[in-house]
Amino acid sequence: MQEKYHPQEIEKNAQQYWAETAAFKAVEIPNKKKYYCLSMFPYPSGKLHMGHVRNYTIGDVLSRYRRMRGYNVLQPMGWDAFGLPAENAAMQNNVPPAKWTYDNIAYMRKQLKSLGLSIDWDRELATCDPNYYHWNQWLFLRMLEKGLAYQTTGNVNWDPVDQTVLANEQVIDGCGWRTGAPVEKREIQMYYMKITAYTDELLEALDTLPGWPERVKTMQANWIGKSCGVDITFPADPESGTPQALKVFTTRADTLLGATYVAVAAEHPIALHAEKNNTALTAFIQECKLGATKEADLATQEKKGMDTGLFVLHPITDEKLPIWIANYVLMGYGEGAVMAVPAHDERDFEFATRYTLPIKAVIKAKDCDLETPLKKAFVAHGVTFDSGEFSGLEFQAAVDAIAAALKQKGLGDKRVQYRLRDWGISRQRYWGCPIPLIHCESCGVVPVPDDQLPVVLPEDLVPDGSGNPLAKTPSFYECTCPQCGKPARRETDTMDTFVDSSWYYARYTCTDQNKAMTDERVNYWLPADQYIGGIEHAILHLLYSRFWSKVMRDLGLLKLDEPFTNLLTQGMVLNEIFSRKAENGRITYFNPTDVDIQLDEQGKRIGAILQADNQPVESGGIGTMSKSKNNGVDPQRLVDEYGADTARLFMMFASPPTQTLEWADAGVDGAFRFLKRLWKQTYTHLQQGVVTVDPTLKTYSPELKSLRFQLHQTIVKVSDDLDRRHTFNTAIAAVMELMNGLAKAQGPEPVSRSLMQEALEAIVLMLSPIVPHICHTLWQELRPDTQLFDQPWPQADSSALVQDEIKLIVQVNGKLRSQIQVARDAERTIIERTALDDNQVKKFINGQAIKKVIVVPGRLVNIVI
RNA sequence: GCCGGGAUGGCGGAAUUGGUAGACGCACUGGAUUCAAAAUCCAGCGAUGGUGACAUCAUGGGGGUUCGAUUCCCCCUCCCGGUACCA
Repeated sequence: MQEKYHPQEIEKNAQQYWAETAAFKAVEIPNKKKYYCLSMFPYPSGKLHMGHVRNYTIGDVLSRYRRMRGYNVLQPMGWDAFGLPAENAAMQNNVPPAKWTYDNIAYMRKQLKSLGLSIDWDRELATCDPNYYHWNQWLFLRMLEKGLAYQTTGNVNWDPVDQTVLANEQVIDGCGWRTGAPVEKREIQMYYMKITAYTDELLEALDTLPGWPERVKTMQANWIGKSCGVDITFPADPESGTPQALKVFTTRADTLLGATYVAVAAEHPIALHAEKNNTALTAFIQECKLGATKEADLATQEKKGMDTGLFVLHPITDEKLPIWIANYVLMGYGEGAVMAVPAHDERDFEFATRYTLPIKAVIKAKDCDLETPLKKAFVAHGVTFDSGEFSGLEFQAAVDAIAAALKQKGLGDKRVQYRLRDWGISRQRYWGCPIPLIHCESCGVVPVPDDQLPVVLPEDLVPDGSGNPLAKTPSFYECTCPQCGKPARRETDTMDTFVDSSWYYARYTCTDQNKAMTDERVNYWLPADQYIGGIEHAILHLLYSRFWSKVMRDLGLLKLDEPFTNLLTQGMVLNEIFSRKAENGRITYFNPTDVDIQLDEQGKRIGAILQADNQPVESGGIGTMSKSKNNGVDPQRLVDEYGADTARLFMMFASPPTQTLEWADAGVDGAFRFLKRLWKQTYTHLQQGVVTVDPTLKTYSPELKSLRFQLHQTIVKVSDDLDRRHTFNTAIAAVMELMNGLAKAQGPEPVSRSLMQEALEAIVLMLSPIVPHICHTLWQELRPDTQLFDQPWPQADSSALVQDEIKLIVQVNGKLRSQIQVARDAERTIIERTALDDNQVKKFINGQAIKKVIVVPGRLVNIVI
């Protein structure tokens, strides 16, 4: 054995051993308990970043741990290879997205391999491979047949200068990111997937997922947004020329008698009617159509409105209520119209105050009156008043009574409303999966026949920022109609990349299957036992995946209800963001490693400058490591300098996996130092020869006995941390503590040598999921002619965990004052007497009367005086 | 705006079911070793007061429940993620 730890050499050898023995090849073995450990596949952005290292190390720790526990483990890897960044890079470098993507995949694959992950690389897939997206297209056509996919219009961001559709990310402060031109909303034809057909199941099945974090389930439930309320029809006021009755949905029917106006979206039919002969309204509606489509922008924009001059009648009182157009009412949610109750809704209150509309209070707290005039909306549930026959009712009673009255008049009924909308999948972009449809002048929209799938995306185009290059490439779009044979035009929109990532976990089970989307192997491996990925995917990706797996189930492709049994959402790895804004509004981001921070005399930050030109850059706060913000940290330097084991250990030790982590590499030295100490401890021990652990030895000194107690306690703790808690940082800390205690077992006598061997073997086994290379190598030295790969997880010896005496802490009035030593099974009275006899305790009691003595078994005594 | 999460020494974090606040590590300081440095080893290391034993304060801020609160409840501040075309 070498005296020094040389990570590069041992990591190369260990990886070579795993490759030669095909150690991680996953094979379906019926009747063996399986463990499918799935990590969210990366977007091939160029280089790995620290978030990837975190994600894939977590997956690898769990995979290796389960393997030692006797499971048949599958850990696959692939590439989420379609997407916008490839087109941006293509424009910047004049390289086709395909080449950029495949080059990135090659580089990142090499990086991943250098981390020593226990991946079955034979199952690698990339979503830009026609063999993969073939089945996107195939399933889309099945969904079209079943009515689960359909066409309708939708809003997109339109850049009027580049004449192109922009992604939300490409809209900055309402302007196009390349042109700086104010973005317009534009309505276009799009394809949708009917996720709302599964609303109830998607919501209710959350309760069948105990292995998912509560926060993710809460977010999904809120996103689906089930609300019980009442549809209310406000009849048209014929005198004012209102063309039709107005339907609204509200969850606060109890406030109906407080409604003082109604508001409609700019796109609402009544708005379009009112706009005729009213140029001011037309201008306002036009203004509402500007701006981005992002919900955050819409919700924070200044609330503006305009009176239409039209009226509806209040369904209970017949009072005339004015109809306003308001920019905060969304056509896409509910009916595109709301009833406004300024007294009991914050948004309505703000709007009514601004436009001096009446505010009528009808709800008050049960036991006290409202202070009027209201300074702000009273939004809590309460009791109705000033509501005629509906006065004096609590929330539910009021809703029920008003709904019943409306129903009798034919002006309303109870209804359940969801926030969830259908999933628009059309993208006017090149680098994505082509939507397999053909537009024929005679036959209309015609699906591409199955035997002509896949519709292959040409890989040699370079986008130029204006429109979709596919639409300018006749060799792609020119085709013949499969029905009538006449010349036709191929659909040039591609699919949302979330489609690609909605089923890749199923394809891993059968990547070599070219005749079908999946085969019987999918039901051996799925559902994935553990899914690991960033919290940023808590809603969209995970909801779309759940939806797709249910569609696949209903088509007979899968036998499962939910695709991911357990979910671990890792916290994001954040880093600083530095940027400069050019005059045309375009923002350039600079990597933090290229930026120097300027400090004042007190060490406070005063600015940041770019090393390249010594000019200042703006600090954009901290945020997730991403290609678009150029704030990723390449882990390669770490791996090259210290080795993969140090990088893995450091990442796992830095914080618990679910926690957000601000990047800082302080501490890497500590991780490296620990591995060096582990190596040296083993080396020193083995200098006196290999020992076999002798379980019959019972002659442990008190010191060795306590060390052996610590050893087996550590096995219990580390097992629990890896298995149940997934807190790898505390597992590592416990092993470090054990290592620190190991000095006690230093000695030449057989009992010390045996205990040292026992401890080192256990330590190497316990650390092997986290730092597999060094453990692989140390094991060969500790147990020549055996392989760590074949070893089971260490078992704690229960006899070592028995203690005769235990330590209790003693508090006086809740403050720690002393400690006592008592027998393990001491009775309460004895514990109390021992505590009260303690000199330190006596000093604090100081003759005062004892009110109460609290004894928490195994923990503490609290004396209240 | 809305939904979800977070805030503990100089730093990353620990305290698992309401029971010793600061485990483990980094940084720093002192010492040993060295011609010297690196590496390594030993010791110290929340704040304030005290020679010291020790005492008091302290888990983003304010209030509450409890014998006891980092942990539970209410209010507030700031930060992060998502917000349907970034992935």
